[in-house]
Amino acid sequence: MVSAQGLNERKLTILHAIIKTYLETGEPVGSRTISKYTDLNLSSATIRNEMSDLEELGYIVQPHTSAGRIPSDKGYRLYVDMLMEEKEQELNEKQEQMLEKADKMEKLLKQAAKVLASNTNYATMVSTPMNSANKLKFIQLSMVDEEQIIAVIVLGGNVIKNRIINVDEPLSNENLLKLNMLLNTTLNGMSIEEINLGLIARLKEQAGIHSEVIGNVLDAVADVIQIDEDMQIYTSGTTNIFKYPELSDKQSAQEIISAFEEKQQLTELVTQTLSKEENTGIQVYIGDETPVQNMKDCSVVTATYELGDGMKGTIGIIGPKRMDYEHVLKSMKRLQSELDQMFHKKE
Amino acid sequence: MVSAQGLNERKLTILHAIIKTYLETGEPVGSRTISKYTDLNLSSATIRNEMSDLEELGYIVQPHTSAGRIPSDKGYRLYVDMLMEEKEQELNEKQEQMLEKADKMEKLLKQAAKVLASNTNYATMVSTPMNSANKLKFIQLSMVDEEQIIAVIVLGGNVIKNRIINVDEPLSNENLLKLNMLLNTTLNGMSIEEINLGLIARLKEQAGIHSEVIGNVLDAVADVIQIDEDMQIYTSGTTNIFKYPELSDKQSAQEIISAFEEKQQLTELVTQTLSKEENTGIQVYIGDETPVQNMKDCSVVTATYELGDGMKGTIGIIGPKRMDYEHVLKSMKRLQSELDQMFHKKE
DNA sequence: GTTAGCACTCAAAAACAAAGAGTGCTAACA
DNA sequence: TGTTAGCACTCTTTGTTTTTGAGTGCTAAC
Repeated sequence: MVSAQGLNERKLTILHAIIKTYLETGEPVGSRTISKYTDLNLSSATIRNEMSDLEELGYIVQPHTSAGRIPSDKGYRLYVDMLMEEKEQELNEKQEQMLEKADKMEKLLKQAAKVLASNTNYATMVSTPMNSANKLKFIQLSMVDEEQIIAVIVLGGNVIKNRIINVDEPLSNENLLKLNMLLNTTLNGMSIEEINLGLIARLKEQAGIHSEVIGNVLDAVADVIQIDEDMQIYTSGTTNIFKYPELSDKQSAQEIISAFEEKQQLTELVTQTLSKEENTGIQVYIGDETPVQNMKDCSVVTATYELGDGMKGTIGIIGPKRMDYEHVLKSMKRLQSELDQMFHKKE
Repeated sequence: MVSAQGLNERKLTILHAIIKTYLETGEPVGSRTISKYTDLNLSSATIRNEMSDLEELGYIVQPHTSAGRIPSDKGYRLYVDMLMEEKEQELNEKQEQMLEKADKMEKLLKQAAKVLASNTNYATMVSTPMNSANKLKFIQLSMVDEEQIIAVIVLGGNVIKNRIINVDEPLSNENLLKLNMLLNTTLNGMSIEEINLGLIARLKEQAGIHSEVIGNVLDAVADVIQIDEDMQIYTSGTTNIFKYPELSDKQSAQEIISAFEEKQQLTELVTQTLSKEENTGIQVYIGDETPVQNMKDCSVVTATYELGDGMKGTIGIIGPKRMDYEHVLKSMKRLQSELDQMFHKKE
């Protein structure tokens, strides 16, 4: 958590006012605006001095001399962590859309993405639930014929997966045995997300001389285990990003949209989210903090929902850094609980 | 097929030259360019006269006075139908990507979309194969309780689908019987694509007084029958449209991209394509001809591939009207045959 | 029927001129 | 010492005018 070093009460108030104004208007905000907006009763000149300090401390930046200030990533971070007061759920629900029952989970999740997008005006994604806490129980490789190996993989809930692997030259029984040993001793009991590229590289190394053949085998195994094997990701409101000028120049739009199309990048986001479990299950990535490089000019808010049995899925909202965090977090929480209710009512 | 009314040899040559040049450059083409480009040995003044005629005939248009001419939709149509000579498959394959084998059809199709997009630089889509020739065999509605009807629908290959339908007031047995009769006599033996909105409207009308309740039932039935029930559509290269200035203004880009995200619109494209079977199975929609309203500024090229058993899928390319039709058709045909090979080798 | 020539049109680019928002700094003030 | 009024300065934004150049349509001559 970021501490507010060098920031006294007044500076905090001013920073807060700057960010809040900027979130609303999207325009750089100047000293005079703040002077009027806050009840500090300070002249614009004084505000200017404070702003100068805030800039030096890195919380705000100036697009160019003679423009107002806008929050930096650091500023946003402080805002999200400390300044923002989450709106008390307003009672007049301003008729936001709610989830409707659906017969199939697939439909429900698609709808969830849609509803969230239309309520927030940002781009959204929802992943199907995966058993991410699942442990690997057992791996067995066997030669089918001269050129094919079959890998049988058993996961925690006795979910069985298998996969044919082509090899150039047959493995000797001995090597196969060794390999089975190695895989089982190293990987057994590990959860899926613990098996990452680093570990795989190490395994390959240990596999020694046959690492070339063995490399293929491991790749295939890793591929099968990969969380994205069965996971679907539904997106909605991608084109909402065109509503925000800072994201809708060709370059950015292209990057963001292709991230949405190539689901692989979103998969990365999902795995990250699932692995870093926080108390509330909601995470905010601002700018460069994001796991998805293509979204480095955005803010990304993710949350997990649960199905019981350790089955977990991810919801995500992607928008400009100046997104309405309060509203987004509220919507997120509501969807989370709606989904919860749906799934638990069902059973 | 459009006939070339009022077009003599020379006009055709000039029109051909204009279109070809425009496809390459994307800029309005002027008389002087044509005068030099063709071997007609005519002065620009003469060309100007001919162009004036061509404009009057509707084959080309002027963005504004004192600009060159660009092809109209009618012009493109003529070009695609008559003028274009399909490049003989060049032997030096200019190393375009090929399909690789894949274990699952899903992967193969995703890859197909990707390869096509990267070979053509347009946006692409591939649908999973559907048994579109399938006939409806039987429909049975029964009351489950006061508020719910279950609809059991049997398709050709004895594929059974069912669906719960909520109604406000219970239907009498008599009405239910009538309705069952009506549905079966009208719909039986029809292929899925024959059941369109028009037919459904007519059915509702025939259902008479109860058409309100009955409307719901029919909607639900139609929904179940809808081809898109199980169909998946994979897209790729959506962001390629940013490469073409005429499509990459916010407005157009947004429309096109949301059509790609809301798969429903693409589904419409697929059903259209499957229903209008041409000899080669390749269709070109130019501008307003497209079944998808959002793509009215694009050209859309679709093709079908077969799996045997009447299972058919659709491939589509979406790009600017000035797309390289020759290349696109070539790529399309190649992919078609590659897919054919894949699927038939497999079995 | 073809073409040279020329006046005319219009979009796009370039150049220029305010206008306005906002800053930093200085000097005065409480 | 902190606050503020005042002012010169900086840059973007916006609008205006000018210039340029591609391309046309028309006329008159070949």
